Amino acid sequence: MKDALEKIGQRYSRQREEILKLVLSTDSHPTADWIYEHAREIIPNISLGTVYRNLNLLVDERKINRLVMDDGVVRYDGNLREHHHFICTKTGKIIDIEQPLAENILEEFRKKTGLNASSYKIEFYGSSEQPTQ
Amino acid sequence: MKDALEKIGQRYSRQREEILKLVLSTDSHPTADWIYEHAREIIPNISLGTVYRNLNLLVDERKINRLVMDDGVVRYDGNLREHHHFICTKTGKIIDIEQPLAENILEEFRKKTGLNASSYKIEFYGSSEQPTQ
DNA sequence: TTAACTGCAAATCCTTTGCAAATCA
DNA sequence: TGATTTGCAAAGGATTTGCAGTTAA
Repeated sequence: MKDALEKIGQRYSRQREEILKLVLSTDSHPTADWIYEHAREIIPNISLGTVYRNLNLLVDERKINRLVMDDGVVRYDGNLREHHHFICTKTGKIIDIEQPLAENILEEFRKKTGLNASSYKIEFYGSSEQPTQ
Repeated sequence: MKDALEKIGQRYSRQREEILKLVLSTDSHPTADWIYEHAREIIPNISLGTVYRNLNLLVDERKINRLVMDDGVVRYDGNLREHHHFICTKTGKIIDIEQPLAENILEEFRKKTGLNASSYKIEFYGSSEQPTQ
């Protein structure tokens, strides 16, 4: 498994490997605290500081993404493919949307505003629950 | 001016009026601290707690909007018209974009994903500075 | 061997809260 | 007058940091 990890940081650490594995293992967009609690099941004396330091490093080296939600909660996302998010307004659940949408929006933006946007982000909100029938 | 304010909260307060005026007076998407510093120029003994309490009230009563930026900084926006944001990746400056863009994106979203989104948010990123000529 | 990394605890930053005093209605 | 709002200071929650010990290379 050490070999499957491309080089991250200056050298290998078990803590870093475990933290990355955890973020990659789920599509639940976990918080630092969730990652800490789960990492502790495998490395019981891992510290929260180490979790934060490694999450920052993994974000800096673009192995994972940091999301800041509208409620201020910070979450981490192991899905590096380009995608949008659907945020359920009832449960807070975040669903990855990998379908391409509004494909020429950057061009439309530049044309209409004259500003030079190079990237964009779209979030959708609504209820993911089916109405009772 | 007391009359120009629709009813906000249970009763009038000078602190609340000043805080709302400040947020409405600028398109700079100020932080709580900026609002505090500027409110102090008019009401020198206003407290930061009062600023936070009133900003929360104004957001709850939909007189202003709260923005949470990707760097975690919380900002306030007095522009209640529907608009997008362009965030300059060099200066951090946030520019309101009032042009309609991707107008049928919700329909496209529902059609492609089957999920029932009722709203969405788009942010654009890039440099707002002109290349030197 | 030694620089990177860790655990721990303290520090920091931003925001909220409890309380007694002030104030709007 | 009485309930809302305030100023102040303390508390809270999330994240960062300093440091001495540990570990990968």
